[in-house]
Amino acid sequence: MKQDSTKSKLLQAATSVFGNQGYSGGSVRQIAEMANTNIGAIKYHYSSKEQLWKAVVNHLFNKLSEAIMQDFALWPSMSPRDRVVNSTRNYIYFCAKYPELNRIILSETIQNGDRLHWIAENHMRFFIERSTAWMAIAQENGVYPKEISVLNLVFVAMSAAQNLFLMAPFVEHAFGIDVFKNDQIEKHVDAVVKLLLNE
Amino acid sequence: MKQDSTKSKLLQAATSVFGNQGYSGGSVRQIAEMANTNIGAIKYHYSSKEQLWKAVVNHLFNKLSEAIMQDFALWPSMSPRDRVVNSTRNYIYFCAKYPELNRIILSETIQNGDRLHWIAENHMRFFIERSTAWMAIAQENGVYPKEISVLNLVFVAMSAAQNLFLMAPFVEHAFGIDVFKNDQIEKHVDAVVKLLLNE
DNA sequence: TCAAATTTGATACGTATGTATTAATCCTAT
DNA sequence: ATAGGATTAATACATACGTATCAAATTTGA
Repeated sequence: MKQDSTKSKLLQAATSVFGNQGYSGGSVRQIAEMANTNIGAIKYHYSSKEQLWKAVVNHLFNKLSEAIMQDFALWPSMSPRDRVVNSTRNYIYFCAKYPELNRIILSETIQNGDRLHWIAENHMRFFIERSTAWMAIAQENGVYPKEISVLNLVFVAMSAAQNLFLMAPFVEHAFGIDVFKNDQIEKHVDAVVKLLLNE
Repeated sequence: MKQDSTKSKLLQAATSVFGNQGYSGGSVRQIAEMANTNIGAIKYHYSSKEQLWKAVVNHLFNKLSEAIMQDFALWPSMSPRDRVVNSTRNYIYFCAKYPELNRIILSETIQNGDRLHWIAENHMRFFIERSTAWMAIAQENGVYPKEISVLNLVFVAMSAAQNLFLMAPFVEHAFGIDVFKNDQIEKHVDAVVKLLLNE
């Protein structure tokens, strides 16, 4: 799919609209307008609003997968602790680069309908299970305290990493800080690593 | 306002609907139906959808204030660290008891429109500023590492506390765990305290 | 008891939405 | 050049929404 094809422009616009307004909050007319095209093109390329939404989610999860796996080849040469630090860092970079994914997930989680079930079955379950497995290994190697259940560990760590970017509009509004700027991202990485791994 | 008055039943129903579907996702017809009454009653008591929504938010923030201030009288007799533990615990209890507030805040944060500005100006700014001040004191007393900026500290801590309950529908769906049960809440409190305060 | 406040039920209006269809036009690769 | 895919533009339809109005019925409190 070429970068500037109508189909890809629609995907980009839909990512922005669904990410900023949720599924029900965004309209196909709005998406078509943002992509400088028309509703007919959506019907032609994606057939329905729901299919377009699924294409957006699939695309974002592919990007997440790439981001997480980015340094996988280097893992054998890393300590258990460095693996956690590395994947935490890469995950935070991803959250900053594609905040739409977590916004979409959270929108659907709050509404708790068929679309959440679709995300859970097709994408999230896999990621959570893999994260849980990795966390458990790190925990066995003394990176995290052993008394905490792995599930709590995963959710606390993921939340700590994500939420600053989810709350970006508020932070900007209340403190005038743009959390997507590189130095702010680095500060956040340092904070999370230090707090969760008492480095 | 009596517990079972139409006005209070509307507020309850609206809390549930707005908490589970967001502002645009919820309809006044749905709220009226859930409260076993009709649209006319909404018009009569709250005049508009937006006013009803504001009443819900005001009510939830009042409950938050009560929860946070609950043990305030005991603070002078507590160590800086115990103050943090106590307020963290009370905050987590609140998040579990009224998950609708954080859902509403997050919905509006994602959409980043006039309603977010209203929440920020009328409620959140105050809470964040107070939390920041308390965090700074705790940090000066060695409860938290001093290298981290207070803003990052506040957001990481708040996120770690909230998110498990925001993700409740997913956790239930993926792991069959009800995070609102008392033992799960306690496990979460322990996890957050241990991870953030390396107790 | 009686007036005021509250509640019900119905109707209506304008607007926005997702979906669908169709015909014409443009682009591209064979 | 030509066929098939891609794109545009316009129109249409049923549905749901927030808001508004109004009359009647019911409840409440002095």
